[in-house]
Parts: sequence; structure tokens; C-alpha cells
Amino acid sequence: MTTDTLKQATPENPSISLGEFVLERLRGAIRDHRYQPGQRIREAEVTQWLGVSRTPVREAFRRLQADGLLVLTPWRGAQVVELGRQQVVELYTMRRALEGTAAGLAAEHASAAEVDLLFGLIQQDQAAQGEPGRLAKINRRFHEAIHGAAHNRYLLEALNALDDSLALLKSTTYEVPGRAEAARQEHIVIAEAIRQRDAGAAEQTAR
Amino acid sequence: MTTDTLKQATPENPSISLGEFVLERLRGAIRDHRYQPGQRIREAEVTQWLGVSRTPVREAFRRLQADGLLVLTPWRGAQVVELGRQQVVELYTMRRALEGTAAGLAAEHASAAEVDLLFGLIQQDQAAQGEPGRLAKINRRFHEAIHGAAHNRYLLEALNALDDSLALLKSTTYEVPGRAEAARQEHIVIAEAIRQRDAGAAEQTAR
DNA sequence: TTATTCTCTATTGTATACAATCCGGCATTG
DNA sequence: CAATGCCGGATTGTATACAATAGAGAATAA
Repeated sequence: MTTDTLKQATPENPSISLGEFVLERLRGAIRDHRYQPGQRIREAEVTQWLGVSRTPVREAFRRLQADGLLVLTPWRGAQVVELGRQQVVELYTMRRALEGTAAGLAAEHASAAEVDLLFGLIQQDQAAQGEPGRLAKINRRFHEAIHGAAHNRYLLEALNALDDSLALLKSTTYEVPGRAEAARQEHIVIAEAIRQRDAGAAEQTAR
Repeated sequence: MTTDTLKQATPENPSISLGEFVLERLRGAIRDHRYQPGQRIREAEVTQWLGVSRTPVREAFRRLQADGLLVLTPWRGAQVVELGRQQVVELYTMRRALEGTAAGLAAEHASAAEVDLLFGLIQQDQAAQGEPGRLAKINRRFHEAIHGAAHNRYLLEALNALDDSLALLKSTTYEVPGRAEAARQEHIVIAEAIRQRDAGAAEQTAR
């Protein structure tokens, strides 16, 4: 594999290594359910798909194993993780906890600009009523803003890893009628608590 | 590399792959400060040390990168992570938070046997007064017991990863005179809160 | 003397050859 | 007919060859 082929394979960013490239493509495929939980992924398969040799594929496999997205069984290769009921429960429990932690830390560490961003997103949220797509996007950005305001890279990493694992589930974003309104009210309470540096309240509400 | 050589390299457990073997040896070496923060680790070096080829070494490197113990720079190889001041602060903050989460979840999910274990360890702790070595060991087991009682594998993973990162610091286990006694009192409060299923109190005290 | 460029070596990224293992089907035997 | 054992292909684990790059040091010019 020459540098030329690498450029072909990653036109957006020719500077990253093939291993990173394969990693991102595989992670994306798993997130988008192009590989489904329980499905086996053969090295040769990815090799042909992305036009690279086995070496970078195997490196990507190892990283994904460490991230909890793949199970590597000796001599049997890689399988997308299948989450059991108990694991799903634990995953959501952990997420609730970390979400609370993030809000609490944000209350302690958020800058004025970050607080402004939170309230700005709440206003955008208000303006996007009735547009589920936009609403979901703004909602996500609100949570990301809180995560960032916590100013803790390890917390951030953990939250991202959790999100990746949650993507393994069938994404059933069910619409509960009054949920959007209730969520916005909660967001206001959280943002207010953060502005007033009330870590306890922010943490409790975020959970 | 034949199976025979593999057995030579891992006499304790000939069944695991060489990649896993290298991973464990490297992780241990970093934990024990045989490789110091900032130090570069060359592939050829590990290759000779452990008598394996570069392939398993590289796999171990990737896993350690994912665990946050190594930094891999393209064309410059692996370096043990050097934690800056801010990172250390964030690490300890995260640990406090997760320790609290673990205690809170333990209060919700601990079995009777696990509660008994906690109180048993407190008694052992009392009996080991004046023996810093034993005391530290029992203390560690107490915390591990709480982590286990939380019944959340993702939390457990995160705590272990955090411990690995903390091992990068110069382990300055400084002895504060009355600390052992104070710690035991705190442990009693935590264990009591868990027994009474008081998640809030357990979480607050554990932090 | 100092800055700069060039070359060469050490080291890593990638591809591929080879060894070991698992899993299917098939034959043999009771 | 069923059960068992034994190949043979498919797949992964490991080693190694080759390509590409970074960095150190020498040589040259100012």
C-alpha cells in the first residue's frame, strides 16, 4: 500500500494513517447499523471493502474492542457486541450518573460564555417547536454543551464511549406527546442551576 | 513464531495470544514505573525483551493507547503518557465522582453478602492498625468491594481505567498521622449508608 | 562561527507469506 | 440409520519483507 493509495482511500484527510481511517469507517458502519449486533466481521471482508491490507484492519479491530464495540474471540475473529438486557440497564444507569456528574461539574466550572451558550440553545429550542429533526439536534447540542462545560476530558471520553455503545441499540426515538415541552422545562432548570453554581441541583435535575 | 516459543514466553498461561501477553507485560511495566511518563518505547525494544515479533507489540500499543496509557504519534511511535497538572486535577475529579457513583449504586444494588463483606473488611481494618502495608491492602479491597456491589460493568471499567492512569503519577502515598482512623470512620459511615439503602448519603460520603 | 541544506540511518507504516486453528462435510463403522 | 472420527478449506495469529518518513549529523556557504 503506497501513499498514493492512501490518498485515494481518504481524500478528505490524506494525512491520517490507514489504521485510523479504517477505525473511523468501521465505527461509522457500526453506529449506522450497517454492521448489526452479533454479526461477524471478517478481516478479508473489510480488506476488500476499504482496499487496505489486513494490518490496519486488525489495528482498528483492537481499538474497537477496547471501546467495547467489538468482541474478539481467539481464532474466531470479530463480532459486533450484542448487548444483553442487563447490560442495557447498566448502560443507561451509567449514562444517567455521568450526565448528572457532567451537570454538577458544569455548575462548578462553566465559563460565562458557556452559560450563555446553554441559554442560547434553550431559545433556539423554543423556536424550533414542532420540528422533530431540528429539536433533536438542538437537544443533542445542549447536552454536548454541558459535557464541555464540565471541563473534564476523562468524563467527556467516558460519555462518548457510552454514546457509541448506546448506538448499538435499535434507535427507537419514540415521540411522547408532551415530552418536548417537559424536556425544555428541565433544560431551563439545569441551565439556571449551572448559572447559579448550584452543583447539587444541576446534578439531580440532569439525572 | 511457533507455538513452542509462545509457551516459552507465557509459561503461566500458554493459551492466551501473544498480543494479550505483551499487553499485560507492558501494562505492568508502566504501572510499576519501569517505563516512566514521557519515555519513548520502541517496538524493537519490546520485541527483544519479550521475544516476539512486532505484530503483537503493535497490537498491544493500540490497546494501551485506547486505555490512555500511551500516546502514539505517526512515524514517531509510542510514548508513555505524561499527565499535565490540569489532567491530574481532572483525573482526581473524575475519580471522586465515580467513587461517589459507585457508593450510590451499591446502596441500591448491594446484596446482603456484599454488605457483610464490607463490614468484614472494616473489622479486618481495625485489626490491622499500625501495619501500613496490610492497611493499604484492606483499604483497596474495601473500595473494590463497593465497586463490585454497584453491579455495573461500565462503571467498573471506567474505574479501572482511571486507576491505571493514576498509576502514572509518582505514587506518593504520604502518611498523614490520624488519617487511618479517619478513613475507617468514613468507611463505617459509607457501609452503614449502603446497608440502609441510603444512596444519597453513601454517594456524598464516598466523595 | 553559525545557519542551512542534504544525506543517511533508525524507526515506524503497510503488505504479505507462513503457521496454527476451527468448522464444515464426508466416510466409515457399529 | 445414527454416531463418530477424520480430512480440507476458510480464517485468524504471527513473522517478516518492503516502503515511507523523521531526525541527527556532516558538509557547505555566508
